[in-house]
Amino acid sequence: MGLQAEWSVYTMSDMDRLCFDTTKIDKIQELRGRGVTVYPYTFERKDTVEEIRERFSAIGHEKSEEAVSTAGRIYIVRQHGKTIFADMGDSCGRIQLYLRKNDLGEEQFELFKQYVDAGDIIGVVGHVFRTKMGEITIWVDRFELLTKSVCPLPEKFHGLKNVETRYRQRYLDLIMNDESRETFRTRSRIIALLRQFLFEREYLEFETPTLQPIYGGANARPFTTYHNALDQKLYLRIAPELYLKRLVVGGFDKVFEIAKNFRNEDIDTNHNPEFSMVEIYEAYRDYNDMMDLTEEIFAHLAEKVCGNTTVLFAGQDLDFSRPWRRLSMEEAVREYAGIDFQAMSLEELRAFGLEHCVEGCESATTRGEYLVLFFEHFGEKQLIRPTFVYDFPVENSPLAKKHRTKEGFTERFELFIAGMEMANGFSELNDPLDQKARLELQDAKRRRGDLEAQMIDYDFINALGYGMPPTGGVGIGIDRLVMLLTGNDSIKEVLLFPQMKTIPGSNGSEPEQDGGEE
RNA sequence: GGGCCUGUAGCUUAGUUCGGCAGAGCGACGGACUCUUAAUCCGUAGGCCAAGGGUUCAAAUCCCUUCAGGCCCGCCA
Repeated sequence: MGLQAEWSVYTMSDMDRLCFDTTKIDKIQELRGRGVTVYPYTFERKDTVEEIRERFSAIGHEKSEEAVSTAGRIYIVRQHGKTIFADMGDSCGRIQLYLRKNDLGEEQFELFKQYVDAGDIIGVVGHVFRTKMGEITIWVDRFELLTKSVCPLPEKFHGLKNVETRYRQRYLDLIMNDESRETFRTRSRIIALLRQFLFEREYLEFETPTLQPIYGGANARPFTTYHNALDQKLYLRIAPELYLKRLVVGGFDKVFEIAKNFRNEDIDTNHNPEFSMVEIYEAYRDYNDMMDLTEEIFAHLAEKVCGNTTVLFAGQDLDFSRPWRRLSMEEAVREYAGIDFQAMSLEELRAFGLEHCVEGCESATTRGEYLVLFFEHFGEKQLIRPTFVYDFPVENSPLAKKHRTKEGFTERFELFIAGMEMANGFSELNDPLDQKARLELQDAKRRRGDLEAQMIDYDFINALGYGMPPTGGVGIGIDRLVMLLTGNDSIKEVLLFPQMKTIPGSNGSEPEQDGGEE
């Protein structure tokens, strides 16, 4: 047993790792023999498929006066002797090509017939017309092979369905599946709209460190790495929070960052080890203001992206129109667990939790811990339409400011939609002494083996020591937001390259253990 | 970590219940065809059924182990 035996099973030759089709490689040799440049450098594309479709939407059966020049990938070729029809597509759509031996001449026509296959990328110059069957078509005057594909394309009708292949070879998914391409186009648009929304309101966008000597801003296990020259351990950030607050201390009073965060935890339908989040901080605001801002952002994006404030997700209509339901965590527990939390003693809470098999109750010791456990057990999954839950116990909110009136609570909220946590925000804790005490508690938990507890960042505490104005902050999970707005119920469907286990032998040799040495 | 499900040709899949020579469509290759569009028609090649082991006269099919993936739960922002 052992590694040796396991790896030897997976030894692969090049052709096992590659999907190259030998007949296509032969074609390349033959093309070169005929003096054809198989991988040329440019093509003067003057029109996209979309532009052509728009411009010639009213075209008749006569060829257009105006010539077009466009390029794209061949998806299907239909040969008819001295005529060929082909479907060509670019990033926005497909269009039919019509090639005739009479027009192209013997040599060009035979070149296409013999050597241009589905998957290849070509450029065409021609005129537009409508076929007898009513299809807008480019009548090709000349074409140019721009890239020869050597891997076979999946089937033209069913396309690529295999989920694992779609994730592992996303490029192929994007080539074959319009819905997938549409999802990622929308993702790009959502992020652009989000930036625009914040820029218009004069927030400044910054980039803070991804490699951090001390991780913080969330409770999660980090990825650990090492800097050789500095000879020290570094962590991939689990959140940008502590750095963004330093910027608020420094005087930037409206800031945001669209951050990739990294958390070394399990992968499932709505968790990926690296994920995107927008964090926003604004001085002189509190958590009520941040709930308002969150609502505005979601409603704005839903309307821009989906055309209205109702979106269909996992078979349910989600209404994003404002105002959203807001209930305190105690109210949520009253509603979903059916108990009056305030009226119950610690013993009664414990008994209730054990009776209902609420996870974590065995080790819970404070009222706040029970409250959170009950909320998560009874409430969280029930919150389908957008709902803010606010006022969290101080125990599990080490960076949130103590509640202005409720003893033992913080001014913190989370947003739930479709049972998913979508956003998390607070009136930021800006009392340096309180912050120090809270992080010391976290550190003690961490030393006792709580792998998700936070580290003490003394420089951050010092920053607060110089004075951070009253500040509201919120973080919004971008991937989950994209899930909602594109109707995908798995995070992998909205991540271009979701984390997958490497298939042994598929990646060539691995670097040395301590790679990176010059 | 626990449960359920899936893996058959380049792609989409039938066959697994109840063991009996692994089937199809598309694609590829060769041929016919000047308005087709999942083109059509004729012909050819291609898979040892995720990997390994076991039961059996006989295994894609039953059993075990492993690998990868999906869904759910646990854990976790």
